[in-house]
Amino acid sequence: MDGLCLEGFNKDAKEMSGFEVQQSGLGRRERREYPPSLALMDSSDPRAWLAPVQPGTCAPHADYLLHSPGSSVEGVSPPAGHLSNFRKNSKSPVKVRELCRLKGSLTTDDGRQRAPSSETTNVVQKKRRSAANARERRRMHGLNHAFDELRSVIPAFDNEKKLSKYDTLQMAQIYINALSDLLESPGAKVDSPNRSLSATVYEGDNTPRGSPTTRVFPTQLTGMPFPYEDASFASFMEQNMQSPTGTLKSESENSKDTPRSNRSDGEFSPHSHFSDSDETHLELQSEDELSELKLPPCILTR
DNA sequence: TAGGCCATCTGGTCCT
DNA sequence: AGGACCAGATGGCCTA
Repeated sequence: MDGLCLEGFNKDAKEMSGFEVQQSGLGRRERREYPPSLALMDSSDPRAWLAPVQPGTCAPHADYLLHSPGSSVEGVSPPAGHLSNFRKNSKSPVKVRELCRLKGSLTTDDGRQRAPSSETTNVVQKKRRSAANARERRRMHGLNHAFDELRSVIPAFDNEKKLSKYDTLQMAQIYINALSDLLESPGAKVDSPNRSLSATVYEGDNTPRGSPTTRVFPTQLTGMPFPYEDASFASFMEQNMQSPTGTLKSESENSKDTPRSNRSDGEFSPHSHFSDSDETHLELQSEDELSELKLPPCILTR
């Protein structure tokens, strides 16, 4: 019995770490695998762009998932130092053995059905709940891991402070827009479809003047190339990130702008019944508003 | 101390 | 039936 359950458990852990299936909604219903070189070109469905996580990409995380509370093998703690948000005071860690007992609780040792009493029904319900909690915990850990990976590929500031989830999504959106504009801009060329980006830029401002130079600058923190002067993307983001949390833009700076919600989830915003993307669209709909944002030309052309 | 952010629990819904 | 996904509730931690 334990063997069976552990097998299921290990399968879950592998799925979460991306070793066998893609960690996405697509992976659940339709499992496709692409060679890494084709991962971004195989389908018009963006979900299909998700390449399988390379084995070893984040061993500590896979390790963490294997040892996370609720899915942990008895007596094993998560790796020290990884995932700082790991709760040391996790309320109700569910042991693998408990999950196994849960599955087997309505069958006798020889596999026959056992008539459930009200007491065993309660116990079973509790254990089902515990199992569901453990699954939910693992799911959220997977989601957080995805956020960590996203944080690692977008340019960050020098702040030691980790970007919030909301800020991470906003940064990613801006960064993607900037990169796609670079790709569309005249003279832009792509060295490799997946990894590095190179574009023709001009000295000083963005006005064509003299001979164009092709340069790729590593960003300060992430190693992700960005074809602007070293810190200019970070400063551009810093200037233009409309972070209502103030983590990327100070409160005083925010106060100069139109009043916004001080909540990162957008609640109480004038357009709170719209999705974030709808709100963004509404906020940026006029050219006047766009020009007020001091965006570089590549963004303003959108 | 209030507010922001987060992890976790929980019940509901949908899908396989 | 079981699992994934979602959103609301709750409580802890951290910072201004």
